[in-house]
Amino acid sequence: MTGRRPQRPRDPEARRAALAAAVVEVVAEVGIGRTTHRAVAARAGLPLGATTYYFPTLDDLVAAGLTHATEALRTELDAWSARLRTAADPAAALAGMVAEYLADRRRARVEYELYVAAARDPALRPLAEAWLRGLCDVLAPHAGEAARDVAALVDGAVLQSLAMDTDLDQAALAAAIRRLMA
Amino acid sequence: MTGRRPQRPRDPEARRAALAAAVVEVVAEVGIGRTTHRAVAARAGLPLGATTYYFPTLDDLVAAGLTHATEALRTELDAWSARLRTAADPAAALAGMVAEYLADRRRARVEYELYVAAARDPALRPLAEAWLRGLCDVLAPHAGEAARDVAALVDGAVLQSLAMDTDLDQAALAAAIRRLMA
DNA sequence: GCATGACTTGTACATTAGTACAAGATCTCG
DNA sequence: CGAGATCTTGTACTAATGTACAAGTCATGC
Repeated sequence: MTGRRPQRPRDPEARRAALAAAVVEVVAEVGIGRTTHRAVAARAGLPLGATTYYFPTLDDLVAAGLTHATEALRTELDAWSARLRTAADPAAALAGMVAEYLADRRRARVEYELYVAAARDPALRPLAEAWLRGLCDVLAPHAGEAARDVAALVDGAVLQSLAMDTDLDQAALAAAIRRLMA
Repeated sequence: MTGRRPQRPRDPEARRAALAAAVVEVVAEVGIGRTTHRAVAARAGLPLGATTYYFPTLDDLVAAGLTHATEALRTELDAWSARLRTAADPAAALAGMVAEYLADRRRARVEYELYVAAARDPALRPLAEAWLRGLCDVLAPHAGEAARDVAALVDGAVLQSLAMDTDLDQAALAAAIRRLMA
């Protein structure tokens, strides 16, 4: 019947990217620990062999996905930085952006998967550090010494909101940020 | 050769507890997603069949372990509560206890595994809520309205410390807590 | 004593997993 | 054009996994 699928045009970079993006989706759905070659391949619409061709091992594949997610966040952080520069009320602006970030819960979960995985696997630590350092850098101009505290507060608030599946209390978060920055 | 292992004395409750405790160990090591019947059984020093005899499915087994961990934390929270009542400087006392809690990183990881898993699986949400509510209840007498903010700060600080594998900056945390409680 | 049920232990089985690889197809470059 | 590298696709193989279950052992109530 339907024989072998005709070959698609070659595009190695696109495949790498598609696989990395698929990893993010799968991780958001089932977590890092249950992410498999096959689930990623299916999500990317690619044959199983593509995963191992581009990434020698499953850990490499997952790491590529997490790197992809962290890079996306990096550009989002730049946007935060720009918006904070012109904000009349930085605390409120930050709380608002956190709420926006949290609106896509699937995506947000991935970053916390990464945090927890980094606690166990040193290889993932640089990725987690990149995100945290990026956040602190964004906060530093407005929070000064308190940047790390604000970062912890934000991470904790997001994590709790994700875990309980409750909406973020934006006003309360803004107020708390303000107190830390004072 | 060595035939069948002689039967050990019966003690269903002890087995349930041993399995739950073993789950906590395994989760701390490999994460919830990579926790298996066999790893738990090996850790508990029990045959594979014991896991499915006492817990119909793997999810039940893992849930029992997480419940076990959460209950242990519950009693630790009571101790926190008592110590806070007589503390001259509640913020410093709290930061100290958080640092102590974080000293056993293996154990601490499990709670954050739970958080992240609860974000995906509603069945685990009550467990995560129990921990968060317990923490807030402990904080409420000293932090009042700010209890939730302090809880978020603490959770964020612990998570970041776990992820980066860095020591908790106890003094900075105490100062931040103080600012939130003011 | 002995039958019934609860518990223990080992093993079996189907499924899914990671990874390797063969066979084409397409590209590059002389 | 043609050889060799690169890429695509499907399949194969072994190990590990969740779960079921048979067989044996112990307790408990008649």
